[in-house]
Amino acid sequence: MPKQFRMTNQRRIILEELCKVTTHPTADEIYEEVRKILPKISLGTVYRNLETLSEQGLALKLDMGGTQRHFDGTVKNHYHLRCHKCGKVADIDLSVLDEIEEEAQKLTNFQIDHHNLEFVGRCQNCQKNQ
Amino acid sequence: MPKQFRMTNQRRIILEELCKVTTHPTADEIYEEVRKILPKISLGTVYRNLETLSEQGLALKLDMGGTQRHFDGTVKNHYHLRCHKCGKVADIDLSVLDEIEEEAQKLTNFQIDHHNLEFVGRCQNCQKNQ
DNA sequence: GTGGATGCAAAGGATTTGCACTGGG
DNA sequence: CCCAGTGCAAATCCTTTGCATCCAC
Repeated sequence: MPKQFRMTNQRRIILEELCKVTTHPTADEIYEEVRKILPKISLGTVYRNLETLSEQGLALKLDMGGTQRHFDGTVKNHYHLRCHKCGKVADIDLSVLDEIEEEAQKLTNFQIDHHNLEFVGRCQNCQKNQ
Repeated sequence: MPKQFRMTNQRRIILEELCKVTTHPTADEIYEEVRKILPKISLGTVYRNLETLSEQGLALKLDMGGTQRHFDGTVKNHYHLRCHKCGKVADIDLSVLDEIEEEAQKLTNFQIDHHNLEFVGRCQNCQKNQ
């Protein structure tokens, strides 16, 4: 049988925090936020829940530049901007290229599930500071 | 003055290995390869050189899914396929979308430098094995 | 009640760094 | 010569895991 899924207090609050923001936080940033509500929560629990939530399709794990992984409460495919300097990740409202996935599928024997597109550059703040 | 760049034996061989393959190796894989030629090289040196080479524009640091970073000796922009199951990364010969970068630039105050597009799915081998 | 979830702490894996020594320019 | 680069090992950072306890169902 498939493992049963329980909506615990911790899990619910993590998901709420993730959906509330548009900043694609890291596990650590989520931990800091959730800690304001549940001061005794552990970082391990945050990691475990982010893992579970993304398995359930309730969140997205983003593997982008930099050393830390980011998470996203918006599940529909969309593209990202990343600042090369400070690591900040933002959404960009560009229409999703469904055609390109079909085009790519013709060129490969991989079974393509989805695609990721990110633009890398400098955010406004990092442009100012040199 | 900008820091001076020296082409040491270690650095040259790392770059040669990187350009020789099309497999987007991890630092550790490069280390294993280079060790056949320079048995005394250290993993730290490999990391430092990959960093330096990508700063110099002689290699690309790829931040993709999975825990390990991949490196690429092909500097010209191109797109990647990644197997969600085994982590293997391959090139895909799809023409580069220069237009989309301009389009994205209109929508943001980021200063866009470049973009990355990857297709995620299953490689032929992982399709077979379940 | 029972098995999934938690908190804590320790382990793990990838990458970075400090330091004395080496060697490229 | 001199300072960037090296080898080595220790440190650091992020993430995962083992285990006793807890609590959602």
